[in-house]
Amino acid sequence: MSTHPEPTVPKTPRITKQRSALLAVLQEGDFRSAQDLHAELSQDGERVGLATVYRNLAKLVDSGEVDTRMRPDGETLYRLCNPTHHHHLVCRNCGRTVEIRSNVIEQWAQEVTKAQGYTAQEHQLELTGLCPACQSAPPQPKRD
Amino acid sequence: MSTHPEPTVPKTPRITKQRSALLAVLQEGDFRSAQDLHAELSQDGERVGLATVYRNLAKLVDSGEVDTRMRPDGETLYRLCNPTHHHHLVCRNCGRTVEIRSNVIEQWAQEVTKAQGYTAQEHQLELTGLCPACQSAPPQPKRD
DNA sequence: TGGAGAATGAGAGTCGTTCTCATATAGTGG
DNA sequence: CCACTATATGAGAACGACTCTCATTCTCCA
Repeated sequence: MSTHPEPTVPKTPRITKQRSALLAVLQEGDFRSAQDLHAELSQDGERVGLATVYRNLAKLVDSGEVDTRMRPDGETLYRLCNPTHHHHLVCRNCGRTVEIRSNVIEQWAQEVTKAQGYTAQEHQLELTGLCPACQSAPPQPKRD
Repeated sequence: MSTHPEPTVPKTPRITKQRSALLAVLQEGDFRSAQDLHAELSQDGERVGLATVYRNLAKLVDSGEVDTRMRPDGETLYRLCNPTHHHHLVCRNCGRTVEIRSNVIEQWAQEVTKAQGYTAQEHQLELTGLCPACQSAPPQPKRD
């Protein structure tokens, strides 16, 4: 919308109660939606507007402190950036998640990208399947 | 919502002009949003409601005839199921896309999944980077 | 302590997607 | 070939996630 050379990050970022509260909730570690985070803040007695949650999350994502992932229904999930890059193996029935780390992928991604002349490579990979527990259970018609 | 034993797929699926038109447009092969598909249909002189496009896409996805992918902004893209599984390397500046095929990934995914006891493995991988043309150009546009 | 400008909150607005329901239509039995 | 019934459709309302606006509050620094 704006054609201004307006910097996304202001000159002097400020520490506010709201941002601290949001970061505190984020510390818990799971991937959660902005709406969920907002709900948790309210539950904790913190009065933080939804817009503020979104704004701060956007800034945190922008500065690389927070990671995002997307649910099949389009809702965005946020989580504090894990120090070590990894991927997820998610059970499509119950949602149970296993973290996957492999430099096989990292190297492969780097090579392939380079081979095409692309730089600044990033990638997002998600594995889905049925976890051991759900293989015997009936395939529930679920959301996600 | 309904507590009826109502099947998602009705007893007798019917072939309608609208569905045929949608399938025809889908034949073109690219990943496109429902809105785009609807626009193309209108442009072709086909009078198909937006809701109908969504409904038919949902059915096609359900029956496995159509594949989906998601843009960072949450919009869903649809495409006829490709016979050959592959991934994409997308320029995050101009959107230029290269198809990537590699059994390195396929095998790795299979192994990792199996090692965790998961079955029915699927995965989604997207590589992003800056294409050769955009590496010298200013990182202008956003919004994907 | 005072001031400048960043941050916030409440609510309106945007946009993709789904739902509702009256109407049109495909496919079947007569 | 026609009537009938369940399915499909269209238009618009509704919905949910997310963003924007703008008046007000608050942080930080001198």
